Amino acid sequence: MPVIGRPRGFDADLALDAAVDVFWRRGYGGASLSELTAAMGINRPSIYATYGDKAQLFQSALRRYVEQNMGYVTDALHRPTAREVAAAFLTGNARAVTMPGRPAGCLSVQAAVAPEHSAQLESLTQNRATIQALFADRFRRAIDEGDLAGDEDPDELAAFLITVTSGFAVRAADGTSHEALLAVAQRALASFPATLGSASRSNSRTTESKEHTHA
Amino acid sequence: MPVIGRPRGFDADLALDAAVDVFWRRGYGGASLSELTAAMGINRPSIYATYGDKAQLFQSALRRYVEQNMGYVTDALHRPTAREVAAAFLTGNARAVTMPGRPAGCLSVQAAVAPEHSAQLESLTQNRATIQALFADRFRRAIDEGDLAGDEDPDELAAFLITVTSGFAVRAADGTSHEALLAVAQRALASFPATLGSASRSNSRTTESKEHTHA
DNA sequence: AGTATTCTGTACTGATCGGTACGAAATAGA
DNA sequence: TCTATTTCGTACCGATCAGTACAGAATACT
Repeated sequence: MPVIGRPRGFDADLALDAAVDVFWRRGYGGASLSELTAAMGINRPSIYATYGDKAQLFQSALRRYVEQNMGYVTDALHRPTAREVAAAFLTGNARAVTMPGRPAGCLSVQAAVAPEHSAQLESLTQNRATIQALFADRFRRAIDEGDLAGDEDPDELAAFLITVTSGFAVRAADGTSHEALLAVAQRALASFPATLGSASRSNSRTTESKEHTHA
Repeated sequence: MPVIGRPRGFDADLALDAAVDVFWRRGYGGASLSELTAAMGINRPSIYATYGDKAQLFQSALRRYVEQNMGYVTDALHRPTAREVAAAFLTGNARAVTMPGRPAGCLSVQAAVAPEHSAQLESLTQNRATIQALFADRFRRAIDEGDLAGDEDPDELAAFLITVTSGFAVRAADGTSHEALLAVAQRALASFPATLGSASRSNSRTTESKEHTHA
């Protein structure tokens, strides 16, 4: 790496975090270079030298956002049963989109609205499609492992979860509280297939009333 | 009305429809005056003389959008039971956000992303809050009328539906098909309380398998 | 010290943004 | 035909946009 020449006067990852925050709040088109430079604490040519143009900066910011703020996805995927995967994903997302001290909502959803540059929309859509595929694969494995009924459609279950969490992002940006989203998560979970095989229901269920009987 | 002076050379409602289309696809910030004038077939001063500035034009477009493209909301509210209200709302929204020949998604969601002007975000949020309140009131009536269990929370049920349809808007903008959204709608409906009182289940249910037993 | 190399800060570029001034065009009433 | 009134079209306004040229500053190597 470059050891000769004037050393960089800022932390590239820290500045990228600031850019994440701006894109998160404003979206891609709504984030101006002036606002980005102000938030990142560096001036314009430093951005272009370090990250490339605005589109490349956004891609880097999106990657970092996923790393830093979507850990709940892989956490959820590692739960032992399909139902616990779904529960962890829904509650984890509800928490992530209403984190105090961070912008409400989800960068991936906020930025996907004004698709002036189709390249950005493309990567965002693909990002969500990838996550959906991860859950679909996880549910296929659950069927193999026997904790999910074989007549369930893994793709449809994954689509259901992604749709609900996409809704969470919109609602959170609207100002909906964490508690309200959790209540919705519990109701959504009520329509998720029950866990098979374990006589003792090992799910970490927090609601009391409604039970779903699966044929 | 003004009968004297040069007559207007365009249909104000037709031009507004074109503006709706642009805002629908691009959002508020993403819709430039140049694109609006091109789509509406009129030039800039005519817009300002007829509708006011960009913010006022957007408000008019939003109002017309609700009138022209959200009829399924009032349709749903008039269904006889809470469950049919929910079913009609979900399927009606799934249809509306994937209408062929129209932009995918929902103007109200598309435009809510880059809140550079908080006034626009305000009206959009309030728009959705109003709809949510309408459904909550409808569910309160359903409890009074006896087709919805008294221990259900009308506000929470309304929040659930709004969250799912918000998700529909995002997913449709992502390119998700009408059929995929309908499948999600059916699953969401599975977590909706069953209709009370009517021995013969009068719901227009199209799925076959899952049934929800309410305590 | 001198040079090569890299980064920083200012100041700029052309393009586009929302919004408007102003004169020509088109109507109604006189 | 003349005047009052309204709309239309062009051509512009200052502000902001993303992106960059260029000179000075800071380091390493010789």
